[in-house]
Amino acid sequence: MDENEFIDLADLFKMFADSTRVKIMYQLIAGDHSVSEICDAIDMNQSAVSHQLKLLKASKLIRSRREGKSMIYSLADDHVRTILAMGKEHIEE
Amino acid sequence: MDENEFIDLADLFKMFADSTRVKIMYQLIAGDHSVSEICDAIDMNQSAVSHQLKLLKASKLIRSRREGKSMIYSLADDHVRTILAMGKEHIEE
DNA sequence: TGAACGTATGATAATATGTTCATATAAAGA
DNA sequence: TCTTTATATGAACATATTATCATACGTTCA
Repeated sequence: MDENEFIDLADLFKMFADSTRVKIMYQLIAGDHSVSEICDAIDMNQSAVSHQLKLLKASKLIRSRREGKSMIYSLADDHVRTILAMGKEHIEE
Repeated sequence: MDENEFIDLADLFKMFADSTRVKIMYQLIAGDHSVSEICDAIDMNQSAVSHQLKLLKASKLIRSRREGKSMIYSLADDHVRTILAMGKEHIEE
C-alpha cells in the first residue's frame, strides 16, 4: 500500500467522522429522502445539511436525483450500511 | 438511536480519519510492534506516533503491554481489521 | 414573467485536530 | 546511583473542519 491509498482511506472515513453526517446516512439507510426531509429528521438547518450532502456525494457514498423542486438523496451502495454496522458493533461492547 | 450514540459512532470513525493512524493500524494488523518499530515503519517521529497511539488506545482499538523498556502495541479486537477492509473495498471500486 | 419554494454555494468565524518541540517518566545496565 | 534507551506528555502553532449567514440558482405554477 502506498501513501495515497492511506490518504484515500482516511478521507473516506472522515465522512463517517462527524455526527451530522452519520445522522444523514442513517436517515438514508431508512430510505430515500429530500433535503428538507433530512433537515426535519435530524434537526439541522438546510445550509448545513446541503454542505454535508455535498461532501458525502463527492465521496460517492450517496447519490442524488431531482424530483420536481426537490433533490432526493439515496445511498450509493451497501458500504455505508456495512461500515456503520461495524462501527456500531464496536462501540456496543 | 439517540444523540450520544451518533456522537460516539462519529468519534470512533474519527480514529480512522487520519492517515497516520491508518498506517499505524495497518502496521499492527501485520503484528504487534513497539513504538520505535512503528515510527520506523511509517516514518514519523516518536512524539507524533505516541500521541496517536494514545488516541487509538483511548478508543479501545489497540492495547499495550510493557516488555522491558519497550511498550508493545497490538490490536484490541477484530474491528480494526473489518472496518479497514470495508473502507478499502469502497475506495477500490 | 414573476412569485414562491427547494436547494446550493461562497465567505466568515469558531472550534477541533495534528505535528513539533521541550521535557518528563520508566526501565535497564554500568 | 548515574547514564542510556524507550516512551509519554504538555504547550504552542498551523491547518482543517463545521455551522451560520447571505445570497444565488433552478423549478413550478399563477
